[in-house]
This record gives sequence, C-alpha cells and structure tokens, in this order.
Amino acid sequence: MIAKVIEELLNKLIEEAQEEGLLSKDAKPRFQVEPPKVAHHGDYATNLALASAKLSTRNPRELAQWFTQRLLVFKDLFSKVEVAGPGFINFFISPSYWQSLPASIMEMGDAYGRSDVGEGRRVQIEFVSANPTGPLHIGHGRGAAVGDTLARILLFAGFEVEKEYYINDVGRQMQILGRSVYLRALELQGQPVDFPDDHYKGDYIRQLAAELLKKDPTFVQRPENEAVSIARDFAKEAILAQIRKDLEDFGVSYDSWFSEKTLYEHSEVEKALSFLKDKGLIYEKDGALWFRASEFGDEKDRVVIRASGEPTYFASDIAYHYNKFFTRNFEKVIDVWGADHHGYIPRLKAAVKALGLDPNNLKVILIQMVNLLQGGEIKSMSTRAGEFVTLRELLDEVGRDATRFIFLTRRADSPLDFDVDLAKQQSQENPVYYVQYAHARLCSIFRKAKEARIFLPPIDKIDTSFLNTPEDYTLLKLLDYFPDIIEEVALKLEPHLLTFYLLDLATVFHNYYAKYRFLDQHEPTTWARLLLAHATRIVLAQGLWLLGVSAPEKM
RNA sequence: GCGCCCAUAGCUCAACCGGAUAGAGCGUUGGGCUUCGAACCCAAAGGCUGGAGGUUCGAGUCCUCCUGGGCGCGCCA
Repeated sequence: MIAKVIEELLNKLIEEAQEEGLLSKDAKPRFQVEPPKVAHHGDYATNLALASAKLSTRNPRELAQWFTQRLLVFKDLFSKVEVAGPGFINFFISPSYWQSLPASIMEMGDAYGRSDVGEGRRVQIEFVSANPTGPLHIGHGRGAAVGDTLARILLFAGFEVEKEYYINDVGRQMQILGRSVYLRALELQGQPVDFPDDHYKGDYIRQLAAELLKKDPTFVQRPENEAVSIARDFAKEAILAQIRKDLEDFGVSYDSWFSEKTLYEHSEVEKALSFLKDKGLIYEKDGALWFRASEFGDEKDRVVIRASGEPTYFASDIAYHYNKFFTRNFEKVIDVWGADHHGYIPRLKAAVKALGLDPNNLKVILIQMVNLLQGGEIKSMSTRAGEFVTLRELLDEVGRDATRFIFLTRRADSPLDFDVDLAKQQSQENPVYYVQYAHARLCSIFRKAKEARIFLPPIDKIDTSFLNTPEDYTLLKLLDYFPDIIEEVALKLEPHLLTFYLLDLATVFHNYYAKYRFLDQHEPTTWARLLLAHATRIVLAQGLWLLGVSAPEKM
C-alpha cells in the first residue's frame, strides 16, 4: 500500500517538475514503484527518472536528484531516499510506518485489502460452460478454479461481478446425447443395438437410461424421435443437476445459468443478426448467410445461417454477446475458455466490433490443457469415449482445497500435467498444507495465549516499536503488499499471483516463528507480536478465502 | 501451408506494463524440537533463461530468423 502512497507523491512532483520546465508537458512518464530484489536498495525503488529521461532536459541522475530532494521532507514516511545506479530512486521506509500497520489491519479486519479500483463497474465472468453431455472432468475443474477465484477477487477489488454458466442446450450434440441414452435403454430391454461410434459411450449413459426406464418404463415404445426427445431432456436435466452439485462441492456458485435456447425463444439471435444485416455485414453465398468477419480482423468470413436454414453455434454466440453487452448492459465481459478455442477469438472479437463495441471490453482467458498423468504416462481424455478423470473423482480423492490450490499455482496459459497418483498418494506434501499450516499455527498461538491468560490491551496501548527486527520488517512489508496484489490480480486477471503471494507470506511467517517466540517473557513484546500475529492471520485467511480454500484452525 | 501459445535449476513452476546479483517447491547432501504445533526452520550444491542476430543506458521479458513441443485453421460445438 505504501507503493501507492509513493506513486501519488511522485505524480504530484511530476506536475511540479513540468511547471518548472524540468519535464516536458507533452507526455506523462510511465514509471513503476516496486520492491527491489536486493535489500540494500531499500524497501521500494522507482525507475521514474530513467523512464522519463527522454522527456527531460537533464540526465537521469540529475533528475533523480531533484526528486529526491523534494521527497526528503516527508520524514515520517521515509528514513532515507537516495539516488542509485543509473538513476533509480531508492526509498527506505521509516519504521514507524511499518509498525503502525498491524493495528490498522486489525481494525479493518477482513476488509483489509479491499479496493475500489473497480469503481463499481459491472463485470460478467462466464466460465466452465461445459456442454451438458457428460460429467465435468479435470480440465473443467481448472476453469472453475480460475473463474471462481477471479470473480471473488474482482468483487473484492470493487467490481460488481456476475458469474454465469452458459448452457449449450441447442444443436446436434444434444440430439446425440438423447439418442445415446435411448439406444442404451433399448439395450437394457434386451434389444440388439448397433451403437454408433460418434455417440457418448460413458457408463453414465447406461445409468441415465436405467433411471429413465424406471421413471417412464414405456418411453422406448414411442416413435424414435419422440423417445429421443424425452431421453434428451431427461439426460440434460440430470447431467446439469450433477454438474451443479459438483461445482457446488468445489466451492463454486453461479449467479445465473444461461440457456442458449432462450436466445432463440426471445428471438435475440434474429435481433443480433438483423442488427448486422442493417449495417450491410451479412450476405448470401452458396445458400448460406455469411458475416463479414474479415472486415473486422478475422481471417475469413463466417457462416451464421447454414444452407439448411439452421443457425451455427457462432450465430448463437453473436447473440449471446449482444445480450451480454446490450440487453444486460455489462461494461466488461470475461469469457474463460479452453485453450483449444483460441482460434475462435478473432471471430468473436470481430463480431463484437461489428456490434459497435470496443473489443477491449471483451477479455478471453484461455485455460491451457490439463494433461492427465497416470503411471508416468499421459492419458488422453475424451468425453465421447468416456475416458477421463472427473472433477468428482478429484474432489473425493484429492480434496477440494488441494485441487483448487494446485490449479492456481500455475499461470492459466501454461499447460499443466496433473499427476493423479502423486496428488492422491502424496497429498500431504501439497503446498496448500504449507499455507494452511501457517494459519493453524497462528490459531494455536492464540489458544495458548488464552490458556496462559494473556489478553491484549486496547490497541492504542500496544507499543509496536518492539516490532523492530529484520524479520518483523520483512513480515510487515509483505502484509502491506497484500492490497497491491489484489489490484494487480484484478487488473491482469492472473489469480496465480495471489497463490504465490500466500506461499511467500507463509514462508516468511514460518521463518519468523522459528526464530522468535510470540509469547515472550517480556509482556509488551508479547502484545506487539500478538498484534502482528493477528494481522498475519487476517491476511492469510482472507487470501485463502479468495482462492476458495479453507483456513483451518487446527489440522 | 497459415495462425495462436509455449521453451527458465535434475523435476514442477515463478519473476509485478524492459530494471540493479533470474527466485521458490520437490528431489539430493548436511544441520536444528526438555520452551508458542517439526505438516516447520537453517545451510549447501544445482543456470550461457532452447539457438543466432537486432533494438537501448539496461532484455528471461520487445523485434527478426532458426530448432523443438502444444493447439487451432468446418455450413462441428
């Protein structure tokens, strides 16, 4: 948080420098305030003078000197400000700033880290959205973890967030699903069936067939297309119910479940297409209707209505995003997709542009493949073939906390090998326990303090100047950094940064714990450290909550 | 063939819109519980950031080419 304070100070000084003609008024220098890698470069450093060298009449070191002199007057904030190297400005934060931090964290409680960068803007985030043709597998789990955590963090950062699951309940794959169940039902009734290769072969299809037969024993005797319809609707609802339950147990809840079918029922597909048609962006060729995607950066034009008269999936998607931006008025839309859909992005962006929107308001987050490692070999997964590890299996055998954490310890766009054997057998060595253990340890300290009848006096009676070791400062600095991490994740949409932050915080805490006693012989020291412990616990608990991972008091 | 993503320690991964000496975990080696939880801590070893050029005060990060991997190029979803 101190980084933001410094940034604001610098921005004021930049204006001053511009007034004095030291800096050109043509452009605003882009600079960063960040913790340097080496301790003797101070607590924070900025490249301001280097970054604005081209806008200045002076060389970077002279410019840095000018800023430094004006910063030195803030004695309660900085113990030292110096020019270093080619023109960095290094800040040494005064101990009293750090020492005042735990009290304010205590006062703010779980509001600490909350931000208003979102300015209440309405954001929709859509994730998982797996076709309701089978159970969720491990890859969907990754999308769920990333999407849900992002939603939590965006909310925490001051956005108004709505989480949505898009149900593809229109089209051929639903028909195939219905037919798969129908055929299995026939089989169960003893009729010989030639089961096509492109139908869904998983065991769950047989189970669904059996359930349906139990509920409606005569449905198979109806004409085939009627029976298939019945099977389709039944299977869709049953599978969706299961998906909902799996996600719920994974700690993921949605604000809305949006059916593709309703786009047609409310003629939104027509509306969106006629909108484009009026702009002359739809034309006919080979009996089909095409959208001029190539005029908006896509490599070629795309079919929206087939020669058969059926709309394509793309047509639905245009209408869906028309609905998101116009009907429901979201300012910003985030789609979380599997990386195999990346070729689809230019097409959708083109559509968004054609609708007259700024394509930057649509962010697509690609979730890379999850490779399943079993016995050291990569297994391929396919819903049709019915071979996959389901999210349910992971929940049962690895657990929700560990699974979510593993998914979030990698950038979304880097492929992940999920070693199932390892996750199952050695789950005790999972890094999630490292963070949770830090939290449990803190809680244990509080229990011990209570047993020893040590009670904290009112906060203003605690002398935090006893928090003065290098380890105190390291820990305080990291706690101070928490709000910055939240904003960074919200801006860059990269939740793994929070995971790494928490691992860092746990490391620093464990280190501190090994070196110092919280319950010290000297009572004022104990009070100060207990206050620090409370602040640390608050941040750990809040961070874990944002990841959707529990913060146990004992383990 | 065209396009997108990736290549960092033995393994799995970080590195904050280009910043100072590239960091963790696992694994390996050695040390640390009569005191708040050892699911922990400390130390050591481990790197030409796939290769070759370029841009500049400064490159793992940006540009070009090459090599090697993943994915996508449907009137499928």
